[in-house]
Amino acid sequence: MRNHDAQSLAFSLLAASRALVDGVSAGVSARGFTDLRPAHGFAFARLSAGGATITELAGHLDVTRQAAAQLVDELTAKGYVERRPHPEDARARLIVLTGKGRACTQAAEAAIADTLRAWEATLGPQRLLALRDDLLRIAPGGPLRPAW
Amino acid sequence: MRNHDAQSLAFSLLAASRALVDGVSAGVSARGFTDLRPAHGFAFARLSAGGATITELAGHLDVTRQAAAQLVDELTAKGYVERRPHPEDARARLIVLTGKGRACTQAAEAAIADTLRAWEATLGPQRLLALRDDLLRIAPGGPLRPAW
DNA sequence: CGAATATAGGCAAGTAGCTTGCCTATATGT
DNA sequence: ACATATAGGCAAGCTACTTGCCTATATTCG
Repeated sequence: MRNHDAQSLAFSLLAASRALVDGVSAGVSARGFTDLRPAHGFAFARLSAGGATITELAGHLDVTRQAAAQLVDELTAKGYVERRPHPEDARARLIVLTGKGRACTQAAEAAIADTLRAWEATLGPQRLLALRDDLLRIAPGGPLRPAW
Repeated sequence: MRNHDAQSLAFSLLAASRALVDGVSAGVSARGFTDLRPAHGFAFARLSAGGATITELAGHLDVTRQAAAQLVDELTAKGYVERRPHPEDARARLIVLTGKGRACTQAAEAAIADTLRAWEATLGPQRLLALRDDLLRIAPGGPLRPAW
């Protein structure tokens, strides 16, 4: 792969990523959840898989436990999550989505679908699936954190 | 495209983007430029195309002029850029890369090439070029700013 | 021309999201 | 039982940004 091709691949990957984040953010906002930032989505993604402790969330987001705790404080105040006693460890608290949190997660999924529908219209379904397969091979399921 | 496919495409795109940024950041650091953060790369990308004013840079990075000016202050102090009088506008200053700044830009290009070589080994050259083409069609050359 | 307005960019203060350092409570291992 | 590790909270500090305001130069219009 020539140098110029590498540059344009790198740039277009970052641009596509940005376009996705912007599109999803706009879609979530348009569905009435206007008090959330993109970073919150990564927390929701982890919590929607059955809840997590502060420490697990911090590891997932690659931030300190303090930062994760502050984020949970904020989401709690806004009604998206709640802290429950952990069923197996009296030190820990299990953070779970509230009904509002689950509704927001669904809105985010719909926003993703909307954004990708536009891409499907451009590329066609086959190439879009091929794109997904290639990306999965490149970056196999790493934790889903902000990039920089 | 089914819902689950859309989710996994979105996740893998973000993961790949993160992997790229991490890889380039590590490569630039390994080449001796340890005092830079990923965000600086976006400024370099704009400046390497012949210099820019503070206002242009701020627009490119999607931050306020103050933030751009602070970034330029930092890069100036570290020897990567310098402020010159603007040849056509006595109000403005033209920010240009120094020799060190150009060397760093080359290091970044090499780091991109390194990272993508690993991907090429996984996907093969043809699919990697196809990936680039598809990404270019999805996100045609938008400005290159941090995503969130 | 000259006056009004717009633009480039700097100074200072404020803010948001993060980190580090330290603390208590509970769990785990010897 | 005791020593050590882990979950998480409190407080302070840091960094990259923002907002508000200022001067100098450009541009537009009477």
